[in-house]
Amino acid sequence: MPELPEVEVSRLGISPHITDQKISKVIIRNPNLRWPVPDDVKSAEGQVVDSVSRRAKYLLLNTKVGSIILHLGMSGNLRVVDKSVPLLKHDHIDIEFGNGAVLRLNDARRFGACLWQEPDTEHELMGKLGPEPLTEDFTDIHLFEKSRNKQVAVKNFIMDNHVVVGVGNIYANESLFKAGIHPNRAAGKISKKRYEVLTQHIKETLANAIEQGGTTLKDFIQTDGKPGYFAQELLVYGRSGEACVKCDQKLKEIRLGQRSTVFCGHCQR
DNA sequence: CTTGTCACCTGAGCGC
DNA sequence: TGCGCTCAGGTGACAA
Repeated sequence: MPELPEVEVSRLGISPHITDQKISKVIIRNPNLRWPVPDDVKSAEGQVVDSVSRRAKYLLLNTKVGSIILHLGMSGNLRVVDKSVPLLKHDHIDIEFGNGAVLRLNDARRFGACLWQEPDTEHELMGKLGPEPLTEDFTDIHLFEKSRNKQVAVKNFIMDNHVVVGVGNIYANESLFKAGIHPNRAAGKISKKRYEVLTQHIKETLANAIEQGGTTLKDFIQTDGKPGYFAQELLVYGRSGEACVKCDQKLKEIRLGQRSTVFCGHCQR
């Protein structure tokens, strides 16, 4: 799945196929996603998709009467296919369009979501989210001020959606390595100068991954079926025990917040 | 309030 | 081949 770059790449992938298209039918084959898929989603039938937007890792298909919210969880992916294309295992939701195209949500683990949002409102899930990392709202000052007096490990801090959205496990590992910051360092004890470097690396790492078309991992498939090519550029994630690209020492692995954390004990302090 | 842990669910990979 | 175990990109809901 999807960290923010994969979600954004999915948005870019599906948007040209479904923008300005009329939704003819919403088929919910399995409503048992993270939350039960509400029947309200069918309100979108007969409506035109005006735009496809993204907030954090949520995708929104916006229509005049409301928005379909999609989240890919850990294992979700979206494909745009002709409705005649045979279903695969775990194809839970189809959003059919007048031109015969279907936006098909597949999600083996069902940690994803499909919800409905009334127009001119904000879904409660999105009410308390931090800034988007790729906008000017996300700054070193924000990280610095928000982290004061926090004992939490900096890696968990930057993965907290209330602090900044869209920094998942892979890119948290990568950004901290590039910034030379030890992932277990207390967030409140990091200087403004170091947050400046970290902020820049988070932005660059995410932006670069989007450019590369998203990381290729197990079940992420771009909407055109081609995998992304960013995985080969990962410097620490998935490289535990291998040599650090900077100093050649063995990369270490620990667990923080139950997530695998890979870092260089020499380069990251 | 903060911080840490659990839960949700399927599938892949590994050791035996 | 099969079984049991661990791990996997997220994140809301708790408990302490």
